[in-house]
Amino acid sequence: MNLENTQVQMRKGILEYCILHIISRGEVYASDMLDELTAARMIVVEGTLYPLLTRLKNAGLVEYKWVESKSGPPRKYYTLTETGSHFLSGLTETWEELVHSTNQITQKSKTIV
Amino acid sequence: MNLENTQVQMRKGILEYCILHIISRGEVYASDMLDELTAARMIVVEGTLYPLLTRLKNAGLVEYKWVESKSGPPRKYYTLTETGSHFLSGLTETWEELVHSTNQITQKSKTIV
DNA sequence: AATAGTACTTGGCCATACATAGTACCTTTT
DNA sequence: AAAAGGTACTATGTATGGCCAAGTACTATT
Repeated sequence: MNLENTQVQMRKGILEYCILHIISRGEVYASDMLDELTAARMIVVEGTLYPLLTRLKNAGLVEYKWVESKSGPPRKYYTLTETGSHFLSGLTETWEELVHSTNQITQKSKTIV
Repeated sequence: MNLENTQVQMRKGILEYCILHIISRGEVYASDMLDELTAARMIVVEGTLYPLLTRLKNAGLVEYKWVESKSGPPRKYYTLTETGSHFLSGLTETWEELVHSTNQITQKSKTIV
């Protein structure tokens, strides 16, 4: 039980939320997402992102279309489906409640200290 | 891939953070923690909490002493160790960074909408 | 002695994040 | 045209944590 491992655990589920958000803003492909996540200091690697996108696709939350590229192989450009949009709403609520609950617990500590 | 499952995933790691916080405020036993988590609307069941406490104990982050009870079997009252205190500091930083990163991504969405 | 309630334990299941290696396609270089 | 390098995506196996469900043990009540 080390810190690094717990950081990984904390990211679980939240990544899915962030990815859906990014896709909700318009067509993007994997590298775009990685850039944006990195810019927000949320570290993700390919081996995490691609399987996640596949899961989202299989669950019908996102869909993609192939777009040819001038500088390499074709890319999958993702967009949110209607189902994905609803799912994202649910996740937003979940996330906000989670943050609220956590703050309630941790800020209680601070007032005592 | 349903919402309930993702909610479970989101809780991962965060629970550990909350528990350590609660213990950091003074001696408590499992039922106290459950009460407090429930009050903050963070749903946890015994089967999650007890194994977590065992992990924390084995990792040397917490320790406990048995205290007899008038209304049932003896209880394990937990306290934070020095190691646990440092670990909690690290977790706090991790959590705050994670919230910050997530906000950065999700609020970007809102400004566009 | 039997029952009910409290506190803690254990074993098995599932989903996600990650490391790592591999495939496929395109452009550039020679 | 063949080789080299980069980009995009795929596949496999591992570890971990949360949860369910059943179970153990102790105490007080009836």
